[in-house]
Amino acid sequence: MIDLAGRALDVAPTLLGAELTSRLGGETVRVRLVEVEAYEGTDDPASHAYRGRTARNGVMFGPPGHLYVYRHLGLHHCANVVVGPPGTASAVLLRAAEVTAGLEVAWRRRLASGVCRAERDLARGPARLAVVLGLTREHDGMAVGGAAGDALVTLTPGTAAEEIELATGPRVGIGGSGPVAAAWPWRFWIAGDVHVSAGR
DNA sequence: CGTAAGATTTACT
DNA sequence: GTAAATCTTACGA
Repeated sequence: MIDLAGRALDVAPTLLGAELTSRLGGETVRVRLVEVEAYEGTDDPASHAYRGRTARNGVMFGPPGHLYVYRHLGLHHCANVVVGPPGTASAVLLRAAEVTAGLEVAWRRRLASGVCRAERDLARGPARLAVVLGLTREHDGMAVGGAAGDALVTLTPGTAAEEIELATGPRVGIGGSGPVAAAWPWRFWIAGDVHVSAGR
């Protein structure tokens, strides 16, 4: 079981290589996470929670292990997993993944609301990943389960034998949040993996 | 109540 | 490479 109670900076790297399974809509899609970003809530100028609790980000102020899904530019959804002690409003943004099961479902969902050419682009980018998993704002606050149980969304560790080469760098798309926060290397990905997003 | 800006993606020049 | 799409949230008056 993955421990989500720690700080976002500590939890984020442990999510790389982990498998996220969605049974939303009665169809199963499983992905292997290859890229995430840490958001340290109220202490992080780039976080949605930086200016305190609001109607949109309320979920982040609750207990860890829940989804925070928000709409961006009216067109896209991005999904986070809430982590850390309750009240810290920490979360990990899921930025990219490799689809390992439910490929057919993933393709249908991507083609229904956009264009997708290569298989490696199926879940390459936070909004694309949300589409593949079937996540929308309706699922904001939904609980994330472990391997056991009947949760609609579950998170399980990757294979122990798997060797992951970790890479870190500045987060993407938060340039307007201030030069300091933009420079913090709070983005984590699996080095060399083709499913990692290009960034900016 | 009005306005500005956003943790992005896609299409076009 | 640059720009447009599109709407919700947040903040100022």
